[in-house]
Amino acid sequence: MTNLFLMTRSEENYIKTIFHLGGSDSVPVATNAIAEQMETKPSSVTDMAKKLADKGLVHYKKYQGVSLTEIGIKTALSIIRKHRLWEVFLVKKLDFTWDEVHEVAEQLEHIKSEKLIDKIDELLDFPKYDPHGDPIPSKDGKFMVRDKELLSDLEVKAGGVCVGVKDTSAPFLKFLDKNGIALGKTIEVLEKEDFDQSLHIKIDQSELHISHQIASNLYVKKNN
Amino acid sequence: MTNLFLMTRSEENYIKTIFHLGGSDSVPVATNAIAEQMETKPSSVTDMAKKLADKGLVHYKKYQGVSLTEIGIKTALSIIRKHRLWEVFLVKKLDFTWDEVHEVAEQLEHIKSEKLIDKIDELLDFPKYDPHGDPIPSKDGKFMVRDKELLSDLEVKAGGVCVGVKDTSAPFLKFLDKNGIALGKTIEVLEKEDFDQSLHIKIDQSELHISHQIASNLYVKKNN
DNA sequence: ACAAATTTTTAGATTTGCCTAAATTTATTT
DNA sequence: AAATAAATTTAGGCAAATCTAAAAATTTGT
Repeated sequence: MTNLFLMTRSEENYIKTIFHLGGSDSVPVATNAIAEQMETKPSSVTDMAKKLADKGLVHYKKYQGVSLTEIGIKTALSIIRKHRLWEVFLVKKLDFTWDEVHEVAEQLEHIKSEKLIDKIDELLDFPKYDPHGDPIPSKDGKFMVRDKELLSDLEVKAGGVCVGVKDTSAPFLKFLDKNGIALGKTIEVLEKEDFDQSLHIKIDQSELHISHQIASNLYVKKNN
Repeated sequence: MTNLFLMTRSEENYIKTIFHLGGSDSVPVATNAIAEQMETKPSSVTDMAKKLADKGLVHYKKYQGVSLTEIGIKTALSIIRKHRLWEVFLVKKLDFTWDEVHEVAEQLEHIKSEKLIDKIDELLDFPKYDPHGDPIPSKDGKFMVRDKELLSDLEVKAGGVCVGVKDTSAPFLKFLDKNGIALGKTIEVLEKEDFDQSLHIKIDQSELHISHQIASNLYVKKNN
């Protein structure tokens, strides 16, 4: 019966991290993994795990890792919904670039006002995906997982539309910008280099050579 | 040389409160006054006063009250700027009513991103006043104090335009809404009741009887 | 001016969220 | 199946922001 409105920022960040590490599938997430992801110490994670368990947000048994309860999952989705809607807002309404949005959205996602986020949703015309191609959960926590695959997994001659990125770090996103790679662009694999798995691709009109590292962080939706 | 970006939410709230209580004019504000305004205890205020003094944001001498330094004033204005711009955003872009904005703006004012607030400012077309008629400081901390007076101070037959409210509480604002009183409306004093200082006023086309309590919380700009 | 009232500060706790270092449990090797 | 390694928890502490209760300074009233 935990009121989601009284969660601290720190609690919300833990819930979000556990969700992202897969703790929603009742597959528990390791203390160490959470600590690493959050750049904190395992002992701090243990402390928080106990607190969140008391509040009914996670399942926690000593030495067995942490997974989200149903309420925990709902909470996580609500935070992620806010994060991604704010990202869309920043890009669409305030002309932020997609490498600038994350840091600010990390703050905005903790603003407590149901009306606020619903109105932002409406202002943006109920977007389904954020600027990195990740799906935005609806108010009731549902979202579509779009079928997509890594560009690095396509065969030669295959192609599709760029629909998302795996790495969302600023350097990577800036690289993409600089090379004209963006969501919605059409990509075709012209050639794969066996030696280092680098790719020769066609993007819109121009051609480009990209490393495996790049290709394995780009999602495409294959055409038929 | 305090970096404004590393202020805690609590520190920002103290600075803002001291500003509103008049501590910018080197007239010190009493510990108790701050405590009452912030619904906290005087001893907590003392603690914070010391901390803010260490950071160079306030002048503080034991038993002598607190006033803002120049840096403190700049900080206060920057927070107030954010608060008021967010209020305009909520009303103009998200259809919040003027009694709903304060609580959410209290949260949004603490978001740390210079680019964000500048873009919001731009999106709103650089507004000069917030939804309650209070001036919005510019980026460099300047703002116009509009000349205005309390409706309760006007003589009979005098009139003007409603430009602001003193009390910004939700009940008061809802009362105004219900009675068709809003910023920009033309008001004329038809009659003053000596007994209880209540007023008979004309607002746009209709007539209305309001108590002194109401009139003394409404600002008007007298017409020449 | 001096006693009483008020205001303000100090001292000592509490809570949250984090830390380090040591102990414990679980997992991996050989 | 020990022994070793790795992961996790416990214990004890720290800083921020608050509180209560008691002490100290200031202000007020007569």
